[in-house]
Amino acid sequence: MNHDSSLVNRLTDRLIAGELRPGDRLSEASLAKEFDVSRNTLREAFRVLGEQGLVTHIPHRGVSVASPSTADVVDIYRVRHHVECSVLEHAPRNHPNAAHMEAAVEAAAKFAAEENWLEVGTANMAFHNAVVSLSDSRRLARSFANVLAELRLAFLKVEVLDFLHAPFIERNREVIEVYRNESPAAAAAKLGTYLGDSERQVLGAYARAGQG
Amino acid sequence: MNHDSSLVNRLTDRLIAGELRPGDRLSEASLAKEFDVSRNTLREAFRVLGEQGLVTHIPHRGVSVASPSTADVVDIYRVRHHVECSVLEHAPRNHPNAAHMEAAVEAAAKFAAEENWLEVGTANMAFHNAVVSLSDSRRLARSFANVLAELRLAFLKVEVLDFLHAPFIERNREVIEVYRNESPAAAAAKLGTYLGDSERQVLGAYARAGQG
DNA sequence: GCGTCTATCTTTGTTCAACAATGCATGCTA
DNA sequence: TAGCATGCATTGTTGAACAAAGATAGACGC
Repeated sequence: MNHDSSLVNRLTDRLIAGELRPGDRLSEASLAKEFDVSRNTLREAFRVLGEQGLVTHIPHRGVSVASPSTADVVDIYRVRHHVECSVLEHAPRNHPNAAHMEAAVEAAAKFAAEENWLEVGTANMAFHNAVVSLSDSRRLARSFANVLAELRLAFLKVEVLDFLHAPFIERNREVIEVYRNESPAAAAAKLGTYLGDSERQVLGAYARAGQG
Repeated sequence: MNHDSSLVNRLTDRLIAGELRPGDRLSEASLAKEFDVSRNTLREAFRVLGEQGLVTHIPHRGVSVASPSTADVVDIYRVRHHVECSVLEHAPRNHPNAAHMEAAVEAAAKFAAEENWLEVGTANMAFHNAVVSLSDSRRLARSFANVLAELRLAFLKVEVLDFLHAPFIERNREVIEVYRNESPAAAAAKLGTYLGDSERQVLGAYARAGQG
C-alpha cells in the first residue's frame, strides 16, 4: 500500500522521532530511493508536510526539515495560549476526553521514570492534544496537532528534551486536578501560566544554544 | 511562472469565487488541460488544497470541491468561537490592525449598497481575518483563514449569500466600536453572540435547503 | 593570497507516456 | 427486477526526459 497518507505518516514519524533533524535537507532522489517511491509521489507528500509546517520548501532549493526560529517559537506559543486556554476555559466539566489527558500524564510519568525523554515529550504532546480535543472540533484538533509537531522540532533543535519536559508532568497533573475539582476557567488560568513558563524555558534554551 | 503556489492560488480563487461549486468533481485530466499543467503538477496542488480543507480527496475517486455538512459547519463555528473570541479578548487596545477591521467593514458596506453579495462575503471574511490578525501570529492567521475559506464553501452551497451577510455589517461595526471605546473583552463577548447568531442562520439555511 | 567570473555539475521543476488498480456503468442472465 | 460479469474511465504510481535554477570548482586578474 503506497498510499500517500502512509508515506506522509512514515515521513512524519521520522521527523517526530528525531531521525531527521531540523535543518536537514531532504533530497528528493535519495529519499525516493530510500522509501522506494517515485520522485513524483514523494513530492506530493512533501507538499502536505510543507502545508503542515513540518518541512520548509524553498523553490529550486528543495525541502528541508523545519528549523523553527525563536520568532517561530513565540508564534507557536501564541497559538498555544489562544487555543489551549480558550478550549480548556470553555470545556464542559467532566468531558470524557479528560481521561485522555490523564492517560497522557501517567504515560509521561512512566517514561520519565525510565528517563526516556523522547517518549516523555510524545506523551506531553498527547496531553496537550487531549486538552484541545475537549473542544470537540476536529479542525481545531488537527491544526493544533500540526503546530505542536512543529514545536517538537524546536525541542529537537536545541536538544534539551529532559529538563524541558520533566517539570511539567506534575503541573499537567495539577491542571487536571483543578479542571475536575475547581473549574475549567481556573484550570485554564493555571495552564496559561504554565505555558508562559514553558515558553520562557524554550527561549532560554535557544539563547544558550546560540540559535536564532 | 508555473510555480505551484501560483497554481494553488488560481484554484483557490476559483473556489472562493464560486466558479467551482461545492461538490463539483475536479477531474485531473480536464483541469490539467484547462490550466495547461501536467497531471502531476496538478496533483501536487490538490494535496495542498486537500490539507487546507477546500477539497475532498477520496482514494481512487479523485478530488471534489469540499461540500461542508452541517456537522462541518458546527465544527467550523467551534473554531471561530475559540479563535476569534480569544484573540479579540486578549488583544491589546489600539492594535494597528484594527484599521484592517475597519477597512473591511467599510468595504462590505460599499458592496452591500451595490448588492454585490459575493464581495460582501469576501469583505466579511477579511474582517474576521483581521480580527485574528490581532494575535500577531502568522500560524493562527493562516489556519484560521483556511477554516474561513471552507466556511465560504458552506455559504456557496446553500446559495444564500445576501441575508446571511447583510445584517452583520452593522454588528461588525459595533464590535470595532466596543473594542475601541470599551474593552477588548466586551468586544469579544459581543462577537461571541454574533457568531452564535450567524451559526444559527447558516444552519437554518441548511435545513431549508434540505442539505445534510 | 583574495575575490571574481565563468564553466560545469547537481538538484529541483515540470512534462509526458505508460501501466496497474480501483470504481463505475453497461448490459447480460436468471 | 436483482444480481453479476464485463468493459470503460479515472486515479495511483512509475520512470525517463529535459528545462531551469542554484551550488561548486577552477581559471583569471589583482
